[in-house]
Amino acid sequence: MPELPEVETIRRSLCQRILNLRIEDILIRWPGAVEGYEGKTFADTVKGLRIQSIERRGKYLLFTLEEGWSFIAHMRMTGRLVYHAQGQEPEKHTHVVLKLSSGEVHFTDTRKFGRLQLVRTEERLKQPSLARLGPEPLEGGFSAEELARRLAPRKLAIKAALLDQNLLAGVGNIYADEALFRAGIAPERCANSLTKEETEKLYTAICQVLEEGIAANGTSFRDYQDANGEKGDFQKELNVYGRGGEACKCCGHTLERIRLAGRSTVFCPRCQR
DNA sequence: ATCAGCCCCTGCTAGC
DNA sequence: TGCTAGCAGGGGCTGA
Repeated sequence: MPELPEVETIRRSLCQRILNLRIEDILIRWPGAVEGYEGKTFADTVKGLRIQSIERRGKYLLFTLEEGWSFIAHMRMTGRLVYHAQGQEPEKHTHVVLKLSSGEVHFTDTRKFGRLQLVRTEERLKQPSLARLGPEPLEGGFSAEELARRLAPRKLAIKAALLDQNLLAGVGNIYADEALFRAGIAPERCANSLTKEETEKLYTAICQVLEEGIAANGTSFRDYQDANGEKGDFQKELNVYGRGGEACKCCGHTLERIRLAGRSTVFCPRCQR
């Protein structure tokens, strides 16, 4: 389940491999994986174009191609973009193969939620999903004050608020649980009930877990791997995610697992208030 | 405007 | 052993 740190790790590993390479051919093995244009038009359009840059916005990857074209890629839960040497046999769930002037990139997604969208570069930020996105937590526009301002009108649970990509871009289930644990805030707390001090703690915790996640090349809980097929290391640092029923690393109390906003949520009822 | 709940998918696991 | 039901989850959509 790639969140901001995993998508950033994929971006960096892809940049090392495929920047400035030319797309010589594209093989669409499952048409549902591509959006924007019908399969043949999609393929004909991108054939021959160089990949000029790869940027990230929230959990989206933005590939800038030549001649004003772009890919918008989202991994959703089980999506992977992996670089291989030329002629690598696609896996069962490899839906798109980008054959490049050197090597190839396989877009593989077991649960078929991920998408590769072809858009005009000048249109890409106007796509509803991207246009609505909240601020990047690790960039200048975000601060404890901005977080407080955005939480103020919201009555939903703070955990649900953190998962809302329009409030804040890039945080998913793993890093939301971890940030709330570090901030000592119970996930069911109403978003607008946080004190100034708690909001500051939460802001710091969000930045910390994301930065540490990036430094560890992401969290490999089940499917995640980067463009080189490497797994991340942040799962070793997890305090709560996936640890329901186990002992809190801080106080020893049994970690509680509940369902919140349709997501499994783990927290320490003693450390988080 | 806000928010809960459903839906998309497949693989894994628990239970019979 | 072999089956099925339930669960996992990001984000778009719907309806309240």
